[in-house]
Amino acid sequence: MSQRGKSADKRKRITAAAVKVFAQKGFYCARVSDVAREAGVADGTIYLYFESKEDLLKGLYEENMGKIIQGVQTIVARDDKPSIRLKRIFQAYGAFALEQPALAEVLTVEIRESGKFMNEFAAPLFGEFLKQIVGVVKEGQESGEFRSDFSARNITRALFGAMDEIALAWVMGGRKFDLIKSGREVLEVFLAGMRRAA
Amino acid sequence: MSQRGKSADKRKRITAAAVKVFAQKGFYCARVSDVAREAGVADGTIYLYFESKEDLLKGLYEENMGKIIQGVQTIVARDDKPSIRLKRIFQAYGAFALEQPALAEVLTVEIRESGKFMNEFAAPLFGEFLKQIVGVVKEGQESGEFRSDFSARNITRALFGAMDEIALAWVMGGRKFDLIKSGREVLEVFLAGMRRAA
Amino acid sequence: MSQRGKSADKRKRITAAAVKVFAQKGFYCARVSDVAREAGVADGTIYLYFESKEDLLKGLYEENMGKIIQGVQTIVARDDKPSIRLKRIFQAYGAFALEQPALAEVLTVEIRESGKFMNEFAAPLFGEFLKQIVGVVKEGQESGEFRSDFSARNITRALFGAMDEIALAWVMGGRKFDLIKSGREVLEVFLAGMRRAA
Amino acid sequence: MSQRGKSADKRKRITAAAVKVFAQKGFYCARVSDVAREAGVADGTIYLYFESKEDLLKGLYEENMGKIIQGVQTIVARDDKPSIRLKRIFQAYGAFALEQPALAEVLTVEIRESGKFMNEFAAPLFGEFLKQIVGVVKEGQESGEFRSDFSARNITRALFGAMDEIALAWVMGGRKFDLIKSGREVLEVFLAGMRRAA
DNA sequence: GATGAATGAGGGTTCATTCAT
DNA sequence: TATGAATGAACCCTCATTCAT
Repeated sequence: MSQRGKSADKRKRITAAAVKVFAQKGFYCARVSDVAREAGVADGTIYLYFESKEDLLKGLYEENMGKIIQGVQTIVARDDKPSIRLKRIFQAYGAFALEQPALAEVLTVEIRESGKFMNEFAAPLFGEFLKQIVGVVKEGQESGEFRSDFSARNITRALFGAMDEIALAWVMGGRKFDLIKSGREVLEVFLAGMRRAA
Repeated sequence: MSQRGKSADKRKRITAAAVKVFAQKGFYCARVSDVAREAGVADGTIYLYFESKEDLLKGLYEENMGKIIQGVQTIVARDDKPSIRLKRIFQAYGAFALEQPALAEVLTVEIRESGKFMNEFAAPLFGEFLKQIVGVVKEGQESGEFRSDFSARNITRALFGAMDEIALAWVMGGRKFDLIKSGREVLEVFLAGMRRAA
Repeated sequence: MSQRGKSADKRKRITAAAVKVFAQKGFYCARVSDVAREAGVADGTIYLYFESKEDLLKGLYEENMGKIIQGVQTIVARDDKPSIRLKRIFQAYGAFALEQPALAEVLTVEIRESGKFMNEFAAPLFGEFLKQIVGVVKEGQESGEFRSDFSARNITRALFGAMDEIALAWVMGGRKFDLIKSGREVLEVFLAGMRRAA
Repeated sequence: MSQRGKSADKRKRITAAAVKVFAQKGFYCARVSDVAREAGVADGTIYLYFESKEDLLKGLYEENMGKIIQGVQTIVARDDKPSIRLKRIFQAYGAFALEQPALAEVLTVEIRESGKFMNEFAAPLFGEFLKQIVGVVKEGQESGEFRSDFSARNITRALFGAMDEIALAWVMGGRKFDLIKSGREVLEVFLAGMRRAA
């Protein structure tokens, strides 16, 4: 969108390379020169677009979480039933993990990894992401689709944790099972548990 | 008494210190000398008990996961209803996180963090841990307490992810909410979702 | 008018900027891009006028020392008494430091600073500068105004060092005292010491 | 005296090496690894004794200026005539430059060189050094040995500048003339100029 | 000529690991 | 066993210089 750097294309190439390398080696084991080589630029070029290695991680997090949150917002804004909207949200999440597993990994594992110096930074965006989903759950409680005797925030966080764990297992385990199907199954259990007893 | 020389004590002190320091700064940002200072030993002493910094993490993981798995096994071996046993397992997990948050953090976050070189090592133990729980879920499916139309392994992993996320939120967020209560709530939703429709 | 293209102007702007920046940050801490920004040109432009950062320092040294030497020559060529000519020379030196303290600083401190690779270059010009003054002192010895029992070169160098130190103290100390007056005082002591006993 | 480091000997070896290397190449052109090689230690060892390259320069400055100031104080405290004490002070200064030209060079040129970030540090010690000498000159004015119509501080600074320039010329010019004799000559001119007219 | 994005060699610094005591 | 001073490979980052536009 708004380019502070020099070439929009090059910035993209660098973040893409960083995603790949960070996913492969982990943030701390990845060398800046690895990212540079992967991006096909000189080491120094990275510093024309990012202030530091850390800033590179921040940058790619912001960039991508921003998009994800936008996607969620679009789904949230529909007037489907809450349960349908939750399905769509996590379907989209699954599709995203399926298409860009490296990015998904960096966004979940690597961000946590560097948690000690990154959390205060990542937290707000993640909070925003969660807030969107919490809203849907609350609507479900208000409309009577879901039980009202649980904390929407607590259960939403648990739901996210459950889905994230599945995605992680899929990535780490060599992508051997059907991620979409597994995700759907988990969500169904959740929804069944959340539904108001008849 | 059951001490084979003072070495055993020192090894314990080192792993305890490592837990504290790794939880505080993260594995990569923690320096071996930090651990040494915290343990009250010289840097070099650590290398009398562990081969490397990585080995130190492995050691503390093994040591503690071993205990946790034993605890789980004890619960699993009872002849309570599967749902009761799941409750007990995660109650124990919550109590553990409550008592030793630093250790809980290292065991979940930091292990993942160093995933790139650690996973092939941590996976077996974690697999064993999960397997125990999966067994209980399967028993529940066989006994008819739980529905049979989901993958026990998949749902168990999701359940673990959900509980872990709650614990993480609790640790990272400054331990501001009632972890036990939140955990119970999550488990209830899960169990409700897993139960065979009447 | 006397401009051979706009290049001459740009070269001046660059050396002027370099003087300012080098005086502020020192030659080694100053970045070429600092000079470029100060001059209002692109980094690369500097390399159209100078071969290297070092060459930039040489250029500004030559340019300015040339002028200074010319000024000294004019004074030296008069037929005032040697002591009067010395007064005029150092008066001019003081006036110069007063008007262009940054330049004065660069010409004395920064040149020395980069001494290791610059001295063999700066030495000839400085030698020429000194030679002019030594000539005046020698005339004074020959004419009987000054004692003959000291090395003109040695004392001249000392005189220069004394004046330079005063100028340096003035620049570094925040220009808090009357440079002209202090310089005059120092020269008077020198002249008194150099004069033939009655 | 008070060793914060590990081995007093090694610290000395490092500062001695730094003096040699800084004098040879200049502070900015000298690499830390040059100093390490010269000292016969590993690069990292230097950082056991000094916080940074800059701190190394500060350390050697402090260490040596401290000694010099002590030497001056000893001379100042005698009850010789002020002119005699000045002679002794600068004789000692000359002897010092003669014996340790590299150190003398670093203490004068290199400190100035790195002026931009070092001056506020070096100034106090240099000020103390100067203050001692100014005291002697003032005594001379009070006792009537010197004229009272000049600023003691101004003239002292000039005297120092004169002597320093001579020492510098000697070092930079390849130590070709008799430094002691030249210094004595300069001081004589100064003293003659400072003396009360009969 | 002028630009400024790109380059990449170079260097200060860190820190896991070793080993003489 | 325990120590902690010493090591030196590794890495992030800077910045003088280049060159395609």
